[in-house]
Amino acid sequence: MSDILTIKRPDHFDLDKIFDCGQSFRFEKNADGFWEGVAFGRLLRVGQDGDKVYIRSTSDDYEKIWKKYLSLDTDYGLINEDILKHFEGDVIRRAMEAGDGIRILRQDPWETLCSFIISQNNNIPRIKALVSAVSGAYGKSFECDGAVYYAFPGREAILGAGEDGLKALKTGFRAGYLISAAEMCGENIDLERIRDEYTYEQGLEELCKIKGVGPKVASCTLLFALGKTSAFPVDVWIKRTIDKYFGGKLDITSLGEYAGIAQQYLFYYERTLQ
DNA sequence: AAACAGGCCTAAA
DNA sequence: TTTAGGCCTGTT
Repeated sequence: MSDILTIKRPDHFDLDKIFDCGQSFRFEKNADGFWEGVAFGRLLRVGQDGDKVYIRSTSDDYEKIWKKYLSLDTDYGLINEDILKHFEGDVIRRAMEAGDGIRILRQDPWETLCSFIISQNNNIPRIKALVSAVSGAYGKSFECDGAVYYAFPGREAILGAGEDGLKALKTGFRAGYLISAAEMCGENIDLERIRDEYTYEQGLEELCKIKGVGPKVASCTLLFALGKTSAFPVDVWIKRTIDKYFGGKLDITSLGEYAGIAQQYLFYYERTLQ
């Protein structure tokens, strides 16, 4: 029912890195080399080969959703130039080389907020399993090519599940945080408004009002869903990176408009050294 | 078996 | 204002 669109692969675009850098928890690579996952209540299958990118989608959905989702409307060459202006030393250059091809997805704000709440004190396989379990239990199902898929549940569905329903899926202490997020986002926090009208700093302050959301989870939501490319999430890996290469301190306010993309390069670089 | 996993909350200095 | 424990669960 859907066509395969072929587009020219731009410079600095690598699906393996995009889906393997930890920003998204719902994509897996199929045996045919295509990455498959659910976003915005639809199935996306996307692959690349040489200078081509293949997207299994209607051209309407591509223009409306996936082009922006995959940040195919963004020039990463310019972003990289800007990042280089804001860093001392050659670490950033090496990280940029290692992480070349990473792009920040423009994900759904609510799903991203919940995913990073779930990420607390969990490793990536478990985060993926939990996000998938929550979707399977409380998300809307849809069918595509004979298989059933589940969208991530909206805030009403999370409220409907309740803390106990979420705990039954082994989300543990995060269950209460998800409920808290659902309550706040239904009342005094408007994620779309943060995206459209707030600065990064204002958005950070706002999201941290949610019980169970601190600077890390808030920054990830701001960066991966709300378009705030200056957000610089500091997790344990980035802490190590700062200790190792920047003498234990890095002034994140001095890193420019694309600090968050630099963060992704550094994060990917440090993780792939393992 | 104890520590850790892409944090955050709370209580106590 | 900063620091130490505790937290659900699972894996190593």
